[in-house]
Amino acid sequence: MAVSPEEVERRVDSLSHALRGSSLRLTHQRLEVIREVARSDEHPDVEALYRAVRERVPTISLDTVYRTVATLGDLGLVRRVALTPGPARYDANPSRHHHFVCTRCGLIRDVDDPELDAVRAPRGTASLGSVESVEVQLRGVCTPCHRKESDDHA
Amino acid sequence: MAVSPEEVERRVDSLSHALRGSSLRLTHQRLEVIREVARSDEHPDVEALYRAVRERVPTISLDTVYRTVATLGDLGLVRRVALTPGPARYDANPSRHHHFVCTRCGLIRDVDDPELDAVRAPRGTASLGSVESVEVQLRGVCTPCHRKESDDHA
DNA sequence: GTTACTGCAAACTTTTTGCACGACA
DNA sequence: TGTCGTGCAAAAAGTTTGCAGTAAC
Repeated sequence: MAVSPEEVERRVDSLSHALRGSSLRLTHQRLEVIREVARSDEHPDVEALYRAVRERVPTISLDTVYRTVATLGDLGLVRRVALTPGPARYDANPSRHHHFVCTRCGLIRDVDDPELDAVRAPRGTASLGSVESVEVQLRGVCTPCHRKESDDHA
Repeated sequence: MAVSPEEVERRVDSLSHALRGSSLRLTHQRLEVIREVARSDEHPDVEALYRAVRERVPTISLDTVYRTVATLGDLGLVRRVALTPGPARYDANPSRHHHFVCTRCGLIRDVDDPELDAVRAPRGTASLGSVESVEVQLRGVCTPCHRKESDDHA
């Protein structure tokens, strides 16, 4: 259940190198946040990372942890599990369906598709708990955002 | 793209009846929030619902909208699209994987499965935008929460 | 030596809560 | 009529930002 030491090392290396590659500084604080996020498979929130890192770097501040995960997220090195930042959004469509989410603007569109509906929980997940619903999330960049980006680069 | 009038009516009926069925009161405010959430397929946030409902019920308060969607959510009538309430959570697992999410306690566990990895975006989604990743989310109740609930009922 | 990063504090956004009044069943 | 729901206001929770000092390269 825990991430193996080798895998942790691999992740720390990979994250560190990616930072350097983007000519960002690998500070003491960033390194320890990276260690912590690499070591955990419990999808920690910022507060949990902060508590853990503070044992080794007692002077680190909560906002540095926020800034570090935001930086790692921008580089695509870590991922927010809950999709959209900002306010919670609601869906009253009672039929089974899936979602396309734009990672740029947060647009969410329903996706109806029989093949996606056919996806079932693997047997192995029964040990985690009882699965009550299966939803496929497609992440990408929506057409309007694409257009906007090519305009910006023009 | 808009929800058809018949479908809206069906949803409003269904939501209203479910409320009554739980011996909750169908107030003017609740009915209008229900109308609004049923009418939209844009996954509105609470603020957007508030703005829309206020055109018809100018005296409604933001917290009533919050309480109404929370009530509808508890009854399973509407769904938060972003999974977990509370703080954003991060994942440093770089390999393709999926998630099991407990709707009771918010536990998130990685799920590795080749069959889920094989799920592809349907062709039709190309019109929405470019799909960069496909993730399956399994929602349910984790084993510890199950145990806790049977204990509570004992 | 520069420039980017940090810590602090304050602000901002999103959501929740306590209380007294008003409205539904 | 009794109870549940509402509006108001304040607070809590989560996150972001400006600034001056500090540390990485």
